[in-house]
Amino acid sequence: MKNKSITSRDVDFAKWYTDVVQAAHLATYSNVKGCIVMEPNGYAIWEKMQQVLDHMLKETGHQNVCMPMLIPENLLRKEGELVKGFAPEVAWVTMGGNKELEERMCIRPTSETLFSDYFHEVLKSYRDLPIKYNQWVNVMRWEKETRPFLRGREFLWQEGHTIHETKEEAEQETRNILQLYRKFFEEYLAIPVVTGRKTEKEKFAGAEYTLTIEAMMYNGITLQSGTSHYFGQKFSKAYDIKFLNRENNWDYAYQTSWGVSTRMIGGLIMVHSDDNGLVLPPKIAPVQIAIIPIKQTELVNQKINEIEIALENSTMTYMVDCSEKSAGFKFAEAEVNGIPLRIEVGERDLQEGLITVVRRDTREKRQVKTSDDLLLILQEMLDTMQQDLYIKAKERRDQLTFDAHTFEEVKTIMERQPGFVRAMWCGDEACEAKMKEIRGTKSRCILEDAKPIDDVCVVCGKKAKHLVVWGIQY
RNA sequence: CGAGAAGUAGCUUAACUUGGUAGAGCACUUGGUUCGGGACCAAGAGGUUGCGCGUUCAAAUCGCGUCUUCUCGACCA
Repeated sequence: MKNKSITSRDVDFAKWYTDVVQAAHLATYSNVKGCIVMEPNGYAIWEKMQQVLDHMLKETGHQNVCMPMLIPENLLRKEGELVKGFAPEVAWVTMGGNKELEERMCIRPTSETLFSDYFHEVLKSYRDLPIKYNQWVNVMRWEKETRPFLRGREFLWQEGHTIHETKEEAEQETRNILQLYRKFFEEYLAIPVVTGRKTEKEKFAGAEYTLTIEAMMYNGITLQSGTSHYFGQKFSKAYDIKFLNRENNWDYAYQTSWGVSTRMIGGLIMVHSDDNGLVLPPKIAPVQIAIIPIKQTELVNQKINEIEIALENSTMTYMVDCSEKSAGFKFAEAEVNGIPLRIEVGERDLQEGLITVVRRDTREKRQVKTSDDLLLILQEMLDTMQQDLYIKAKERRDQLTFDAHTFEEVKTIMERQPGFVRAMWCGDEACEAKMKEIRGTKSRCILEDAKPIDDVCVVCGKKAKHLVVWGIQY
């Protein structure tokens, strides 16, 4: 039994994706071009992500702040590379009334400039360092092509901005955050990621280097899912962020920034979900258990009441669907919304002292004795499902990861079925550009600690410098 | 931003070729019967046909413009 309103994933992946977004009531198109309305089911996932990540960030010494949404033009223009990188996507604000009195401003596409200006104001001494701030805000980038969650003109994210006394400490922060993101993806979102360094061409405008986590979607397309940038002293020199060091000399601070966005929701969908709708890893699902009465008799209601009381004293989240819909409708509804477990409570089972628990991902039904420890069983099932989703995603990822030794090989692989292609690269931008001819293949990241698989560049045949993961991106 | 396609009730759509009262299914409301995989019967409500201009006695239908969405490119941490 397949969901009627969802195009099959194997027939048309793009259509399937938007069908799932809408059928699960995550978001709907708004009348503001390129902007979506995040509906309760979608926003709840974001809140859950925020809750977990925010905790992880605070545990590692970060504090939340909030910067203005508007950036004056002169402030934005101080760091040249950043401006060049973002110029085409920046939205400018026009003021009503007497325009001559107003300074031209843009809506933040990212907040390095604001944080830098602030750091310039407050930083005096090495004793003030490190400063590790984060903000949960919306940003605006005037994208030409948009897709719900994956690329929008306005989106929500967290952006961390830190300054440090030494190069080593700032670089350590850049790496630590990358590991924090990796942990969040693997342990909570159940999404395996490849981590590494961006090439010069693909790095953040204005960064010394960019570290990235790259996730593979079910169809083999890559989603850049989070980045952590090391700025060195580039911004601190442009914005004059300096302090008196331990030797009583002026020094420029070493800076980082990093972020993940609502794009993660898109990734979550495209890695785990299926033709019946959304599949959510239990640890990130806003509601973990749906309790469904087959028919609301006295006996059924009484049992549900008992279960509710038990669940109230656990950490599991649940909902009871006591709408007037038929049982089958409620099953389908719980599935399309991606609720990890469903408890079916009906007369027939209860007569035999049973209730039925169903897993969303496998749709496997399990009969549980009412005398058994239900909470323990539910928690076990949630844990198993969490693990299974990760294993399944990893198997899919590994299956679509290939080593290539020649340009022709890369071409054959990408034209047959996109995925991650590991291939050597000489470091020359011309070779990187040449790869784009194959269905827009781009470097995803340089694998810094990996063993080389060959001596020569897959494109030009000259001596290779790096092992690079290549892919087609969203 | 370029090429193509499409906009009719919340959704999917019919009528458009050949201009003449906009019709259905799903969803919704009410009442009743149901309930172990998207129930059934009956009644009801819901439309300035995306928007603007033009042609015409008359426009959902023809023409022009515009906006939005989708697909493919280009662009894009």
